[in-house]
Amino acid sequence: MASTATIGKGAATREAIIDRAYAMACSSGLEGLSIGTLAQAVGMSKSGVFAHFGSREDLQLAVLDSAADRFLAYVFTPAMKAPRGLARLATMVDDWFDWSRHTNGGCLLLAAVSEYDDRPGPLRDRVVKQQADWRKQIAHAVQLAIDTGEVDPACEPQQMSFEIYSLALGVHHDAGLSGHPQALARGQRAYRRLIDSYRTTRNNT
Amino acid sequence: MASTATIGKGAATREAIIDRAYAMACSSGLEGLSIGTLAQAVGMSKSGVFAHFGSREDLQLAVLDSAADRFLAYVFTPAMKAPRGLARLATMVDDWFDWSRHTNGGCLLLAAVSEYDDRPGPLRDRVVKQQADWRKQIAHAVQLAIDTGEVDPACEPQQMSFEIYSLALGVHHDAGLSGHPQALARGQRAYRRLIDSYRTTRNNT
Amino acid sequence: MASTATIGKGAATREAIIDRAYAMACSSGLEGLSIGTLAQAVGMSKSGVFAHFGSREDLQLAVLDSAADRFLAYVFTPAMKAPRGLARLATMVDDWFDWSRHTNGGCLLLAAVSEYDDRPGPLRDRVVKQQADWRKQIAHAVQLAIDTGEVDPACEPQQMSFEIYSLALGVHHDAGLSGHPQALARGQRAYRRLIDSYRTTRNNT
Amino acid sequence: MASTATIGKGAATREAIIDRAYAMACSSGLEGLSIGTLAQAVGMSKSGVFAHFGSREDLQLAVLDSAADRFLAYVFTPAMKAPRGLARLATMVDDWFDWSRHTNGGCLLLAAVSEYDDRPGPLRDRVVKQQADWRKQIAHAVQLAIDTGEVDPACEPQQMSFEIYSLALGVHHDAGLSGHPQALARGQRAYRRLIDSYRTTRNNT
DNA sequence: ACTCGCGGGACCGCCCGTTCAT
DNA sequence: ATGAACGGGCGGTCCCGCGAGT
Repeated sequence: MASTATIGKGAATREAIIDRAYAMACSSGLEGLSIGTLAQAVGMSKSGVFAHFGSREDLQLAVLDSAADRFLAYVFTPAMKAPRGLARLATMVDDWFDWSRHTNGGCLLLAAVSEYDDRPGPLRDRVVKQQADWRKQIAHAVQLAIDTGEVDPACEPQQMSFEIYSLALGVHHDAGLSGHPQALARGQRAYRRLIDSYRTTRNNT
Repeated sequence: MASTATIGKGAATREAIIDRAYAMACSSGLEGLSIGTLAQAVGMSKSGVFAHFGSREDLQLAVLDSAADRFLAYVFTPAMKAPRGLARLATMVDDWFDWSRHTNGGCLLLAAVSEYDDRPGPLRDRVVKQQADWRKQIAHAVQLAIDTGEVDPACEPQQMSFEIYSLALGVHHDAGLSGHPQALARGQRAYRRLIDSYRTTRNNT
Repeated sequence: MASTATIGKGAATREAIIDRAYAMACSSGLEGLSIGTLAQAVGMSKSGVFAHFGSREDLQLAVLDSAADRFLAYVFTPAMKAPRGLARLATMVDDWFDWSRHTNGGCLLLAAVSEYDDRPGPLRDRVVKQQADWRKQIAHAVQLAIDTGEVDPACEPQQMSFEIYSLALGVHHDAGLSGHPQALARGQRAYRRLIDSYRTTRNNT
Repeated sequence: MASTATIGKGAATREAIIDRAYAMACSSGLEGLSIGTLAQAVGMSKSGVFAHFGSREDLQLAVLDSAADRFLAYVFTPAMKAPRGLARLATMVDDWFDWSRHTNGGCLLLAAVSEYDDRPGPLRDRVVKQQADWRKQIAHAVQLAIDTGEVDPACEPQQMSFEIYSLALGVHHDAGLSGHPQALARGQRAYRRLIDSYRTTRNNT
């Protein structure tokens, strides 16, 4: 009679496992995930954990998906409430730059790119799709900023989203090495330069 | 009797091992290195390989150093022959963007950052130092471009080098996912925008 | 309301499980039976399968009984319709030699002898009993052939049934290695020699 | 300085492992061999045992070869000292029938036939070859008995060796179920009948 | 009465990094 | 520089039991 959709017990522990696995993979990489260690962390037997996924690879895929969900929920979804154009873009970038602070040990998604970009298989396929989708979203947001007239119509969204993505990489990179605050400051400053450069009417070669 | 500096047989095989290990670690990460697999690849016994390093960590450190040597020899040393200023900077960036094509499976140094930036220990220390040194070199090259008057004196070298570094990260990231040529094109275009932005006299907030 | 003896749903699936288990055990041995694999083969959950037997051993016993039923239905029952004496004996032997062709992967009963003849326990007990019973049946058929006067009265049924059994073993052995047709031919020829030897009046030491 | 060929330490422990493995496989089958249990039996670590073979399959092959060596040393080699003809054949059969008493738990070679005759792979290949070779040896001994004039020249060695082999199977089968002495007696008696039947000049259809 | 979901504990073959004597 | 051995860990499968659903 409850109106809330209750999830089964199995699904609940599965989520709990993935949560723990996500946290572990943030600092040791998706490839560093070990079922034994994970089982110990969640206080279950190895076989109990294993049974929820069927293989280590499926576990990794589940964690990867979970990471994408978290990322989008933190970076993308909130930005959708902001008005289209530079405002929304800025909101997205703000949250994005902020994202690496909410991950203990680095962004799992980015780490997954390094780990799998040269190893064919289901994991790489998933990673590639995730990256492509996200890139498309950024480019779309850029396009909206062009539509609102805030960004130079000569701007190519793909190019601009590459540059924004690069800044996010820079922030994330520095955050892990010299601390997040400094990295964030540099990233924000660079983003402002970038926007200025694309806003003014100039030759965007 | 030779006057040339000959290296001992032991040192030679050590180099051979590191070479092989470097190639392997490029695609499987420093953490994915396995002494057994490496020994098989170089045609030696596990203990034979092991004896050269004393521990896996020391092997990883040696490979890390070797990777840095290769990187600098490819990206830094040649640029030193170019005249100071934007010319030298451009040379450096060109080779840097090109670098990820000469590594089968991605840049070991960058991968090492993701792997160790949150795991204290000798490896992380080495990685941090490498990154700091390299960053300093870029900033220095930027400073020289300021000294030659090609770059706006209001530019903060640390900030600009952050932005250049970000572009290199962007190129490397895209190269692994959508191919090097396209990534290179985007990177070069972004670099030109960056230089233009810093060259013109404007408010570099 | 039906007058026919309907079996419950549980018993039906139980039979289905045993059928599948019998087929699997024919090629992998009774010891190679795995509840998980079996469950997957019949499209049930492991625990669903398990509940029908209570233990793996009970499952194995059930399969063993089922195998004996099949064997007797194929080799023994039809022969009962033949007239007593050598005719019935020949019918039995014919079907017996033929039997190993109707099992994909070998006779489960014989395999069970090798697997359990030195491992005390319920399984061994069942195997021993099956073998003893069957041996008795053969000896009985031999005795009937003595009674009809077709076989030398000096013949000891136990000895003759041992020799017949040996031929069946030989046929089965060769069938698995060099094909059934050739094995059958050799077996038939040997059986004729055997009968000739026992029919003629000679000194059966 | 010793004139005897000394074997290395590694080879010695390897032999010790195989010895133990042979004993274990005699009662649990080649498929029942477990590296862990074996290691415990020889008082070594699992990895120590494993390293000598590289895979379980290679271990099984080594044990299979060892079993063949033992069999031939017990059954074949001694018979070679007996004069050709029925004497040698009888010696062989005597030792063969006796063989199953010197194996605790049954003849590994015969068990291997049941286990692998329907499972393609290196093990089955080896088993098939062993059986074919042995069968050839028996047929050869039969042929020699024909050459010496002791056996009817109309006899087909392949057929007669099939019948002898069958008796060996019978003896082995009964030995495991009703004790070796009785099985041996039946086998010997059957063998005498067989020889008589082949010795007298009659129609060997 | 029957079937399932879920979990446990032991064990599997295999590979890891490491040590030690040769 | 090697071969032998070790202890520990890997991913994965085993048989089995508990509690709940139908």
